[in-house]
Amino acid sequence: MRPRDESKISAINEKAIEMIADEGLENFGINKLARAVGVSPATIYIYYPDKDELINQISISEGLKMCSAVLDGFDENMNFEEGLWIQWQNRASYAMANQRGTRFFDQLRHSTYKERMQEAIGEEMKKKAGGFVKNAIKRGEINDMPMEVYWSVAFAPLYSLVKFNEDGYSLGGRKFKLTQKIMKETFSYVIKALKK
Amino acid sequence: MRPRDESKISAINEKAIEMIADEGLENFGINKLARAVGVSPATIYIYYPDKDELINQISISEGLKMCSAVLDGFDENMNFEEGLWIQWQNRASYAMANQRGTRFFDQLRHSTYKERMQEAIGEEMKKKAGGFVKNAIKRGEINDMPMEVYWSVAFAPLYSLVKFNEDGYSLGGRKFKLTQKIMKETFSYVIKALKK
DNA sequence: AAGATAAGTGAGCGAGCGCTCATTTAAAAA
DNA sequence: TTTTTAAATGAGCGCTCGCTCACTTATCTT
Repeated sequence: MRPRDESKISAINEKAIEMIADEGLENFGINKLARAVGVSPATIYIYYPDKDELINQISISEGLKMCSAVLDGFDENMNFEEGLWIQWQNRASYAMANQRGTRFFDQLRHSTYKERMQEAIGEEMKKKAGGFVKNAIKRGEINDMPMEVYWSVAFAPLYSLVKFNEDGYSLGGRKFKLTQKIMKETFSYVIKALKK
Repeated sequence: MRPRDESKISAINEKAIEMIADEGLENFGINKLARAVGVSPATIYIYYPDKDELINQISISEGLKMCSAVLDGFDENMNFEEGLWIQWQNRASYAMANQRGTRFFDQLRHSTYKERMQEAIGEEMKKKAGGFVKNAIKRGEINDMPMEVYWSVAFAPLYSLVKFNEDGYSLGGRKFKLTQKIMKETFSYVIKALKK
């Protein structure tokens, strides 16, 4: 029998990410995607049962990719400040090196497709980063607090900076650029907030 | 001449917000909207030149509504902790009282429609809340820092909590509910981060 | 009451949507 | 080499999309 053309599959996946990141979820379509990749619409349906599942599956795999990038070189037994800083650096590096993936991810995080992706990522993150926080609490480095409070204080500022950087949005006059210096500055505030 | 039926206009606007909030931007359409409101598609085009402008205008007005709600009872000469806390409370109250508006807002913040809305809101916020931060810096209550860093530390955690609350998402086992107690707890971390 | 004007309509245009099917193509198994 | 199998195709289905237009309706001015 004829084997799957794996390069075709990844071409479909990558083009889908590109189109959603660049033109928005609301302008994404299967026929358009097929034309852009250079395959028949029917070919896409060999690999995905329908449009929703295509988006779900791609979002999950892209989410897990980002997840593992964020946790690279990270160990849940690290001391708090060091471990959190590694996650910050990883997240920022990923955002810089993979702007398209970040924009894609951001489109889905607030769409009707978020549930499946959050499930997959949440599970992964809970396993690997959850223990880290519990260790820090046990060691008395930070207060005991709900996970949602922890996440909101420890990571929401970073994600906000990354988004400012993506958008090139300016609250001040000039265009914002997320430098290492600014990241360290913001990180120091977050550490001040969390450390006892 | 026949006058505009203002109740019809607001019915269109409210239904559009409802549909986008509930079904997502990618499932929103003019024919669908017209059917749901009980008017002709053509009627909608009396008030809006096209679909994009409808979304833009509604998003701007909804954004400004939220803006003024957040700044209610707020004065830029307040001391830092008090002024920030009022904005936090206002934002949370708005989110609780107007969940649909918040979900609508969240759909657009990361879509291709974000620019126009951010322009309008950014302008409004810069005027009224920008002076507040500069005062706090001048008084020596907080460090001088880029506006993006300030926003990311001062507000991103709150918006993150609001989103956890909206989604009913659970990082811990049970469903998350944004209580006054949790908000105060998180606020105390943010204040600890920012105050000298 | 008549005329003027803009609000409001319903049918439907062309285009593009998600998706399917009869068919062809390519590579593994025989 | 022939057979078998699934990958891959392209035309096109039924439908909905954003949007328009010839027309009717309601309310104002005269």
